[in-house]
Amino acid sequence: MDASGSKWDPREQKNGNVLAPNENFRGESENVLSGVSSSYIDPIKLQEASIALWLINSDISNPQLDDILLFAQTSSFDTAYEYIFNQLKEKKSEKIFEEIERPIMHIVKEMEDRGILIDKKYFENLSAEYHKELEKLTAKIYKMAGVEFNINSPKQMGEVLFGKMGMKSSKKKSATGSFSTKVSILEELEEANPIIKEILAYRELQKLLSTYIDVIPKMTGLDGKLHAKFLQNGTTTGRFSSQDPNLQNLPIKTELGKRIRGGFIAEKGYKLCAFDYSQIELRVAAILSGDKKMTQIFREGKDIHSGVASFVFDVSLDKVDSEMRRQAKVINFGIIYGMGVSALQKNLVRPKSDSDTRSEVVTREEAQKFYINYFNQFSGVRDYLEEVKKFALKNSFTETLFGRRRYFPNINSRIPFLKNMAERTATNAPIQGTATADIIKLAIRYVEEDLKKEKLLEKVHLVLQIHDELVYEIEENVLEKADQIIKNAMRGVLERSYLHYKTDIPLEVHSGSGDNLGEVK
DNA sequence: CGCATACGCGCC
DNA sequence: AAACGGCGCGTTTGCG
Repeated sequence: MDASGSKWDPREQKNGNVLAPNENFRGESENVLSGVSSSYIDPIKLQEASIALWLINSDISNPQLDDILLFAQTSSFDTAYEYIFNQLKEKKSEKIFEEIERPIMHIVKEMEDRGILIDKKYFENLSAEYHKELEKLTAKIYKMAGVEFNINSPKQMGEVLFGKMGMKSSKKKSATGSFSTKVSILEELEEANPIIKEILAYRELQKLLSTYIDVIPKMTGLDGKLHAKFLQNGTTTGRFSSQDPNLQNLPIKTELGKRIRGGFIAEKGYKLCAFDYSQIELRVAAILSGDKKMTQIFREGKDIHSGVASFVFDVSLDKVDSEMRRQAKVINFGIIYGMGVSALQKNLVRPKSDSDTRSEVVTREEAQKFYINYFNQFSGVRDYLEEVKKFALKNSFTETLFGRRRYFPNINSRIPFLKNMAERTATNAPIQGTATADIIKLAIRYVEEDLKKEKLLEKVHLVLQIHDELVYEIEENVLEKADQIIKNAMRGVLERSYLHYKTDIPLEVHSGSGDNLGEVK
């Protein structure tokens, strides 16, 4: 057994003082609010009130005591508690609380308390290696630019590239009078000047070092483990958020970034095991919309992007090439995000030629045609999105499959930008919320229930939650058994839930394990 | 000096 | 000018 029972809890809040469920804490010792009675507040009840308030108004993420009292217009926590739970009932959100949020509160706490083991030596070595490379790149960039400047300053970078070196940007200056130097802009200039390649390499290393490699090892507790916070009420859609540090954005796309994951290791005798829902948002879009073709693709176990491409481009599945699949993928994601034609056009790129790695954008007409064709093929999706928008315009909120609400006060605004934004977020909320809030949170609940039945709670521990993915630390000798239990629980969420929801679209789950996070996928 | 903002970028 | 949803966090910059 470890000594974590008595370990110091380094967690703290940004806004206000969190009343972490801490045995030693007594509410009377400090209180920032004047005139507030100083009696003891049960940390669990406080957390319940925080979650309940957020369910009532998800724009108030992770509310603290002062937010709770302000909302209830009282100085008494007990009064506020009662008021908030009455409101919860009035807003028809008590089911979400009782069935989804309340049952996982203790699991989230255990996940934070357990933390995840860090290989500090690994991070040290990685740091040395990347800093060395960063130094080389710095010297190279200074030499090629003919001037020393702060490469970390976008402003100075813009002046050097587009001023001194006379490069031409496809974009005009921003409102603040500076050129954008983001990656997508720099990539257009990659062959115009060899310095761009070095700058891009510099950017990547600088990001990895300053956000992860040089920071994470310093954040470990006395137990040598990292205790990031996972806020189950941290987002407007119902998702978790993670902070101090954010463990939901660990690099995975590039090789240099992915290596960071090697520093997150399993305890002795354990493996780290990742379980992720495959394409869960698109499956949910198919479920919610009931679209015939999209349902068919999933029911037949086909790749969704290829399947969509075969309908949109009107070719058989085996005639779908990688380019068609790529374009279908763009629009599939666009659907989830409420994308319009112009956004689609911006994202629909294709290679200029086989020998040329650059890409060019499609014309607006092409994007428009593609857009219309997509919605003609998947008319169920089109009609569903239209229905959600109509509902939001009428009621000023939307609901997930399980009834989780999000409100849109700007949905009837006369300011086009605000109205359009509200419409996009309104169509996205039920999909994102059902998939990566309701379903994954129910999965957390049911996995634990099943592990308990099998007396495995001491051998299997949730350590990370990354939206459509759960990472458990599992004792090696029960790996196979736990793997099956967890997968089955995750797959069966919809039927098992209080909705007893039946669908012929399977919720696929993939898993992988290893001695560190780099090995689990 | 601390703080807010702009910009940029990591993930799902 | 404006760009598709949801996050957290780094550095720079300008301000009080």
